[in-house]
Amino acid sequence: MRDYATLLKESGLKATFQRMNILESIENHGHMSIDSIYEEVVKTHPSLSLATVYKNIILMVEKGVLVEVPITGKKPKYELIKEDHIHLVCTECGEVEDKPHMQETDTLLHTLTSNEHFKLQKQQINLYGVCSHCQEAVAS
Amino acid sequence: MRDYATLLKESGLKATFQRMNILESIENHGHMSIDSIYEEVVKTHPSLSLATVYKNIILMVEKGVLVEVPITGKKPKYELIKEDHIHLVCTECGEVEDKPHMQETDTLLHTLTSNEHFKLQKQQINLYGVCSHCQEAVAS
DNA sequence: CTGACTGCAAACGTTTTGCACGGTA
DNA sequence: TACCGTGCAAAACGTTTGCAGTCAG
Repeated sequence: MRDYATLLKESGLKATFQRMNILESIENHGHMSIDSIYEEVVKTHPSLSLATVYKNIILMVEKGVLVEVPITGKKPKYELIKEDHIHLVCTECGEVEDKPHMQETDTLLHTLTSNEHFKLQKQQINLYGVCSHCQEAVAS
Repeated sequence: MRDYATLLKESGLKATFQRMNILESIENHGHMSIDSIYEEVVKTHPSLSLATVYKNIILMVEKGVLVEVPITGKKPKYELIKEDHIHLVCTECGEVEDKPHMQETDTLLHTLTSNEHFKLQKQQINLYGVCSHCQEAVAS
């Protein structure tokens, strides 16, 4: 568990319990939708308002603390900002797993975009399929 | 322009004017949101209902005629199904450009996922940045 | 102490639904 | 002709907003 209070203050945000709980919930689960963040945090903080979750997610994305992960046909999930990586999205259970980004791919993408005179800012690679866990579940 | 009527019938859908206009509009623009499809098609087909666009987009995605392209912080766009490719998404003008998918990247992604025992079904690579057109506009 | 933040409730825009009518095959 | 598809209007849903009260710094 990281020092969320410092992280927030460095981003110009007050370290409220709501925000720290939201960050902790996201870090524990890796990737979460707004609904599931609310459901999780409200358990330990029953007065929490869904509007507060919305406001804070938007704010923390703006401040660069969180990153939105759009997912085909579903509501977006949110994760803590970290190094570039690949998302393995399971179409069965909906779980998202991170994989380290490969140097070769990174180089290729930079080459491709510079050939296009495209000023690359952010890369987003989502691979959809069935995770090993769900494959086993189907086999049984 | 392709033969949309055949495409639709092969997918088990009736070839209505609404559907063919929607497909034509998407093919002409490459990538479109539901709103812009409606705005475009309603010009030549004033009785068109927005609900019809929604119903048909959902249906055609299910049938594999269209593909949803989720975009960070925006409403999704839709494109005709085609070979795997990369999306260059301009953060200034919102335009999405297709780039052919590179063989090397493709191989790397397959290797990566098979190492994970992840059954890869669909890949989605979105690169966000500023397109050459918008860079020129800023420079002036 | 003061501005930033929260929770509530209302407002808003988008998407979905049910149904009667119309068009395709 | 039969059934699928459309258009309309209403309903449902997710998200945003304004405001009064509260809290972190």
